[in-house]
This record gives sequence, C-alpha cells and structure tokens, in this order.
Amino acid sequence: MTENERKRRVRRLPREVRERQITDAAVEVFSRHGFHNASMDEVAEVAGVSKPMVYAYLGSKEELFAACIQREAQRLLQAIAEGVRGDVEPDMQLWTGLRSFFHFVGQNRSSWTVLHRQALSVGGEFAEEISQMRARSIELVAALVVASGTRKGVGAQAEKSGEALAAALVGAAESLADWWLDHPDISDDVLASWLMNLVWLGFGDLVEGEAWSPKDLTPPA
Amino acid sequence: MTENERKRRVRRLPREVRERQITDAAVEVFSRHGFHNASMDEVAEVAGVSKPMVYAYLGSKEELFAACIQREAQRLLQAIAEGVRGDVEPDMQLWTGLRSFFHFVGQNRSSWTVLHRQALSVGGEFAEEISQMRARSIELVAALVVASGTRKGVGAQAEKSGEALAAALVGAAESLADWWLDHPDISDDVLASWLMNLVWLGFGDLVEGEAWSPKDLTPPA
DNA sequence: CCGCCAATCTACTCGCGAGTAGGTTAGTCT
DNA sequence: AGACTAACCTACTCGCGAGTAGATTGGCGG
Repeated sequence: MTENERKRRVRRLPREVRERQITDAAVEVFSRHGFHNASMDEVAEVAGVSKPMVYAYLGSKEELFAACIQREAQRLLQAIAEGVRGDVEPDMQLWTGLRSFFHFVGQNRSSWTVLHRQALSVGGEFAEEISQMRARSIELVAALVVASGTRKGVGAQAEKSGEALAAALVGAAESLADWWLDHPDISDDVLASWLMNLVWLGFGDLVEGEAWSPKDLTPPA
Repeated sequence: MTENERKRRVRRLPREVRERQITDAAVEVFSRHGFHNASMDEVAEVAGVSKPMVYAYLGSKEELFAACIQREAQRLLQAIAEGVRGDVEPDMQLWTGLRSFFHFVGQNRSSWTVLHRQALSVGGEFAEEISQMRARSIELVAALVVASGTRKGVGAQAEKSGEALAAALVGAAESLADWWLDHPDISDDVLASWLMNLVWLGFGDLVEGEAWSPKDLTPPA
C-alpha cells in the first residue's frame, strides 16, 4: 500500500506545483473539518506530501488558512465581476450577479464552505478579511439599490436602510447557497431566479401571480 | 485581589444556582472566543468557580456547549413563539415573528452569537441541532408563504421554491441581525420593518414608493 | 458542640497536534 | 561520472488545555 503509493506518486515536482496542490488540499480539509479540527497532518496527507513540506512552502497553520481564504475570496469575487453586466438596468445587474454567485458556489462547494462557514468563526485576521469582502459586496448591492431611485416609505434613514437591505440580500443569497447544499438537484439559474423574484417583487407580488424574468441580453453571456 | 474576591464571593451555593451561573458564563465565553478558542479555565473564572465544579455540574466541554446551545435555542424559539400572532393575516404573522426575533437578538447578543456563528462551525452534534432549529423556523415561514396562496411564475416546483424562499428569508433575517451588531443605533422595530418591506414588497415596489405597514392589532401585543 | 456530606479548591496527568532537526534521495549541470 | 542542490522524508520536541485525584472547608442535623 505505502509501497504502491510511493511508486505511483509523481515525485520531485517544482515548488509552484506543490504549493497549488497543498493549497487545494487545505481548502478541502478546512472545508470538511473547520480550521481548528483540521490537522496539518491531514492536509499533508491529502496533498500527498509530508508535513514539513507544508511548513516549508506555506508557513504556519494560520498562514496556510489565510492563503486559502485569500485565494478563494479572490476567485469568488472575480467570478462575479466577470459575470455581472455593468451596462444594463439595475435589475439585470442584480440578476447577472446572483447568477454568477450561485454558479461559482455550485462549482466550488469547498471554497464556499471555507469562506462562509469557517472563516468567520476563527476570528481575528480572517474574520476581518472576510468581513471586508462581504462589506464590498454589500456596498455594490447597496449602490444598485440606491441607484434604482429614492426609496420612500422607509423613513428618513434612506442611506442606512439601503445598506441594511443590501446586507439582508447578501445574507439571503448566502443562506440560499447553504440550503442548496442540501438540495443539489436544482440548477443555479433556477435558484438565482427564485431569489431574484423574492427581492425584486417580494412575497406580496408573488402571491398575486406576478413574476420577474430576465430580458434577453444582446449577446447572451 | 484574590483575597478580596475570595471574601466577597458568596460561597456554598446550591447546585441549581451554580449551574445557572456556569451556563451563563459559558454562553458569554463561547460567544467571545468560539468553541475551540474558549477554555474551560476561562469559563470557570468568569463563572467565579473552579474548573472541577464545571466538570462536576455540566460534564465535558462538549456537553457544556450543548447545554448552552439547547438553552439558548429554547429561549429564542420561545421568545418568537410568544411574540407571534397565530390568529392574523400571513403578513402580520410574519411581521410579529420578525419583530420578536430582532427584539430577542437585541436583548441577547451573546446568545445570538453562540447560536448563529459558533454552533455551525463546530460540526457534528451541534451543527445538527442548530440545523434542526433553523429547519423548524424555515418550515414555519414556508408554511406562511404557501398559505398565502399558490405562487405562479416560479414554475412547477412550487413546494420547493416555497422552502427555498423561506430559507432565503431566514438567512436575510440572520444576516441583518449580524449587520445590526455593527450598527446598534437602530431600533429592533425599524430593522424588522425594513426587512418586512423587502420581502413583502421587494425592491421593485420599494423604488416606486410603495410601503408595507402593520395594521393595528386589536389588543396591542 | 461534633461529625458528616456536599460544595469547593489546588495541583496534578496526559494526549493531541503544531512545529522542527537533521538525514536522504533524485534530478541537473559540467 | 561526480557533485551540488532542491525536493522530500522520518522521527522527534514541546506547550497547551481537557479532564481528574484527593485534600479541605463550611454549614446543617443531632
């Protein structure tokens, strides 16, 4: 067994490649057990290297975790940035953003788990970084909301309510992504359209049979 | 210092009281550091007893955490159950539920932090319990949504979409509660009404100046 | 006023996992 | 071929914190 693995395993790979492998393994392991319950030994095992390699290349456990967070956050934000259309109506911007988000989560469950569930609970540096990422998303969404026009009916605190609503929306998306993990037999597009209907029209319209649907984009993304 | 504390401290209290004190301390400590970073020594110190007492009364660290989760979950659910009106229109039910929820969170930040942020990240038993509590909430909300009428426009998966929308709503409320922790200068009622407007009317109506507002309940709860 | 037990403490053990010291190959360049 | 270095491993140390053994003290029934 150990013999076989040793023979099968490609050896003496360049540092660059090993770092990738190790980070991949770390995301996997952290997503499964969380930061604290994950052991460096397991990361090393999953990566197919021995523990000192992990330390040599990625540093301490915290540094490794930070590397995971940063890489995955980067990937998520970029995926959304690439998917969103800046040159269309606010509702379509929201729609494209949501779609990209759910698509990414669908393709990268581990990444999402690490970013959403684990990073916050570790506290300190990481929570900070994650909070900032969330804050940026919320800002963007808030801008969308505000750009849609002045909200009447929410009192004088229009700016704050915009931010709060954005926070609520982002949270709804996150929560829906979590719910999705238990109901994988639904496509990302369907999920996105449900949420889109909820936040754009609200239950009030939904129960009256209204529905929002995307206009065709000139070049289908 | 130690002398003073020793003299000031009320000693030889009945078990019942000590258990309460310890559990209170544990909620506090777990909410500050999370399950793993919290030490039993600190719990004991905050509770004003020594470590063996904690073990004698509440068992292992995991059992202690479980006790916290269960007690706080119970309190939260009961607070909501007491606040919600079962004999009114769906929108008013939702409104009263949201209000109770935010009110509880406002009065019990530590409880909320433990339940929301920490419990999920520990995994195993606890995540299970928390998930079940969330699931129950989601079910209730889903029932509300479905009771409001048949949703057209969301395709054939009406039942599933109801559950998903409920998950999204619960997530939105949770997220908004978190956001609130950073913006405490807002009342629970205002917060609840913002969310109510969002999910009931949606952005689409909000930007057009529509607003939802609660009808007066016959006896003001 | 005395013994008895529950309440409580001090002062340990012990395992687990982060982090490391130092040796061992395998490519590579001349 | 031979040596030089980067890749890589085995096999440790060591601190931290969960959990415990056993002594101690205060209050209550007799």
